[in-house]
Amino acid sequence: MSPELIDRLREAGYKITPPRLAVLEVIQREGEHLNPNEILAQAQAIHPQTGRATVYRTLELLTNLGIVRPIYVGDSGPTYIRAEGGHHHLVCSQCGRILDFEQCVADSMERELEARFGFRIKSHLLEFYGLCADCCGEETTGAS
Amino acid sequence: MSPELIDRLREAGYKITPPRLAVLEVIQREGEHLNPNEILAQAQAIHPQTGRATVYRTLELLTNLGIVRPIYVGDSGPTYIRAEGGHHHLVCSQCGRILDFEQCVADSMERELEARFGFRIKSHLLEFYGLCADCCGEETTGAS
DNA sequence: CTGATTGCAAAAATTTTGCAAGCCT
DNA sequence: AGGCTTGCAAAATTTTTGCAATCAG
Repeated sequence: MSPELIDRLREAGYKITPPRLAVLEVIQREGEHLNPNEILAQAQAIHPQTGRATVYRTLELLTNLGIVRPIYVGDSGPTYIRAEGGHHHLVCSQCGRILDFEQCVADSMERELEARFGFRIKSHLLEFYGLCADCCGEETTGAS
Repeated sequence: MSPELIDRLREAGYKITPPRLAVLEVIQREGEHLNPNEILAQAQAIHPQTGRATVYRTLELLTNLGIVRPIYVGDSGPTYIRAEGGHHHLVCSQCGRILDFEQCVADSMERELEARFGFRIKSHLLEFYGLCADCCGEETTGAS
């Protein structure tokens, strides 16, 4: 577990507890975007007695500290991702496929926005919606 | 009410009903981002007997048609916005202020992604997180 | 007409809260 | 020791579903 993150918690005045470490750990390895339920399950694999309420409380705490961020993509409620850095998705509205891409063309945009609005930008979420290569041929046809 | 949207509904095989028109109307004038509850309230101002379930069903339908999109910003559950075109926000993680900006530097990024992934991009959502001008001086101090 | 659509109320799912017990520091 | 944290279970919210009645086409 990244001692850096632990320090951020500690320096913000929070106690380092097993449930918090478990949630942090889960988000940290985050292969996909996890919803609170999945985070609970995985946290319990690390620290079995972790309760659901604690997961919610910890996610809120980590969100306020800017360590994680909830995002909605497609349906299915909120999922959590690391907040730091940027997140970029291509979402296919047809098949729901999600591609993550890394390249950060966003940097120049960030600088411009900072100058224009006096914001100090820390991270961003860029989502592009459309049809993926596979779905380009078969447009949505309508009524279900 | 934009006849263009009505046509999209009709052409997709859906019936044009008062509750659907009401929801469409509400989203259309959308001054802010509305959550399902607010949409229900405003839709009822137009068509009083509109039921909550219908609002949810209509929002799902409009989402599938690519007419609206749910987004999460800050906390407080999903809110709905027009899907077409792009949406750009600057979100202050300190005070929660949300600035919408129009400028679309995203176009070139879109073209590059289309070429790279074979996606046909239809819209996007760009969110930048940081501290707004007012909050820049007073960093988060920690434990609540 | 006819089947899609609706509103209602109940059911399900998701989050939040109250509180005594427990743990971090 | 002291108070932040926790887990639990109950409460509050939010969303989904079942179904008969209604409405658009």
